[in-house]
Amino acid sequence: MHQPIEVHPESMTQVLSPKQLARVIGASESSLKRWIDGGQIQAMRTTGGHRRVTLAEAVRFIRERHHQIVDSHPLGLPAIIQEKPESLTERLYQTLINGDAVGTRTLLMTAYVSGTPITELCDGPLRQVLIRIGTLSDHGQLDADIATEHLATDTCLNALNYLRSYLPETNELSPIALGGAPAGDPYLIPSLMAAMTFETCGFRARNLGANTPVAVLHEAAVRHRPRIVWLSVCSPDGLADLHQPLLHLADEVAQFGATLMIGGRVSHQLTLEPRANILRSTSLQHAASHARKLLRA
Amino acid sequence: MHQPIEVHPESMTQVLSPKQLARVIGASESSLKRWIDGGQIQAMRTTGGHRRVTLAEAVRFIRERHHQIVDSHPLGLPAIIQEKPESLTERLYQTLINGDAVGTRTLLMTAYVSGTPITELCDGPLRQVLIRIGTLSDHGQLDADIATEHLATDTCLNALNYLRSYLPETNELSPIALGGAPAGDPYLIPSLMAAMTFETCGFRARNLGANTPVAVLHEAAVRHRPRIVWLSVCSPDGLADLHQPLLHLADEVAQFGATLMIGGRVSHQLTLEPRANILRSTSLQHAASHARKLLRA
DNA sequence: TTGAGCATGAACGAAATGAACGATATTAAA
DNA sequence: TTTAATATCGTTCATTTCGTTCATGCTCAA
Repeated sequence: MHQPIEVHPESMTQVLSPKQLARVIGASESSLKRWIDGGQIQAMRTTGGHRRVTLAEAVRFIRERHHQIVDSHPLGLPAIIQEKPESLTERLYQTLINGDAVGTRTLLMTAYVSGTPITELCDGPLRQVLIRIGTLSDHGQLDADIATEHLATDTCLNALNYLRSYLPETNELSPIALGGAPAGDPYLIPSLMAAMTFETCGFRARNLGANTPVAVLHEAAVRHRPRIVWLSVCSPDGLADLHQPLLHLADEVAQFGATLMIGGRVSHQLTLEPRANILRSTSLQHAASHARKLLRA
Repeated sequence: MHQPIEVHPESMTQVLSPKQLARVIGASESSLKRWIDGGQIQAMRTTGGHRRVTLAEAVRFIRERHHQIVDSHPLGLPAIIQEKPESLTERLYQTLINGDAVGTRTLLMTAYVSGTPITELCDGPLRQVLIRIGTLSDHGQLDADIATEHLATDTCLNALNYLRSYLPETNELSPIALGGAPAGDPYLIPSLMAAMTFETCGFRARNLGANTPVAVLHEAAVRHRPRIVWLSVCSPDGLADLHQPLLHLADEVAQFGATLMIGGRVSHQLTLEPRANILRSTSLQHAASHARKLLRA
């Protein structure tokens, strides 16, 4: 009735034994057992009493303690074969334009597990690569360039959504961040990056995605009552039309103490009367630091 | 013929084999057999002697054994699976409109690991839920409905992309399947589903995503030389404009033996001269069986 | 320098786990 | 229906992990 389950065995490793995790970070099995028993690492037990650690918990622990990765295989990350000592940016460029989903995932996950913040990945290498790929079609508008950009976008979306599942979990009490890209703006990735950024800060992100009219965002904001509303503006079309709806939105959400954060590649072209609860952000790093400030207050 | 495909929740997965349950909790088949034989897990036998564990018993066992970290278990059977006897469709609807990414991921992943094929998930529960959510805004066009649809789309994209990373890996020798949705068609999910379908059949899928002009698809096809080109048509706008470019595309890719597969919610409204290498597909299940046939040839 | 306090990692027999095997059961396709 | 492909059976056996103890190395204060 059902077709066989075909799952790549290595990528399916969802729990690690103390010895496996020890190999990943180059520690001894004894230390792992002690850390688990001491509560520094959450673990469960098999029926026979063997300790098992989930991948997500392993990633959390490695990042928190700044352990270096000695052998990433047990994490489900194939070793990055590096023929030339190229930069992360250059390698990302190659995997994205080739539609190499596994390679992209591996590069991003390796960087993340090694402690690089999501915001740094997005503001830096990913931004550069996506601008480079997107710029191709802005200049030439050749069908070939458009196809490459579409393929790279799909590949990047896949890797980012995978990474998103490893972000620290939020709970019912976490405040909400809600946002998207305005009507006519087709770019999915920047808004997804914003969502992930706020999730790492401890918010429950609700991403409405690309092509979301401000009126729709407005309605959703009133309903969800977020602490943050973000808008990712990457398409230069129809910027003038955003002026009034955005001020209206800012004033409305101010009533329940929310901040409107506006960013994106062309957001500086947007002229907007200043408001106390409007933040013009030039980078995700910047947005994240403000989000954390809001959380402390 | 275009009725929603009926999937009876009872028939989806009532019982699990030791191997399936082993996958869900990250243990080996041998251990599962031992635990069943030792009485830690209740199981019944088929007439031929194969062990079968009910879903309820699986949930009981997992909750008993993994209670400490059940919340962050990426693949763990969620508590919701049997607390309310709702269908998978209804539970998916709830998690999607609430933007519950973890819940959606868990539902899909559990169904997949338990043996439900991707095509069955997509043709059945997911299709019904997405039509239901999308239909809301077609009728009313209320901002609230649009917001819900956007949020559900992002949540679904996240879950599907996560699932996609667990599909069997392909290699350099695997044939390519390439496709997308035509210009003006903003729907991302159907094309992603098609990509995942062909990946489960052993193809390397290259998804150009939504809003891809046929000319761009054409150029990419000539460059990548796929065995399959798919087009996912879900928006009724501009269908007439597709006629000529599609015939041209079909004739071109016929030169290297490729098949053009056309599907999507409104693709039956598309009139097209028949060609030997054009396949009109009404379901992903249908497309998958043809893809497998191509692979055997 | 000495020694207490602490973290690490090696070592041990006993127990649990998981891979492998040929034979049989189940499922999907012809 | 029959046939071919796949999954599971029961079993054996190598490996891993358990809980525990102990040696080593490090820091800091007496």
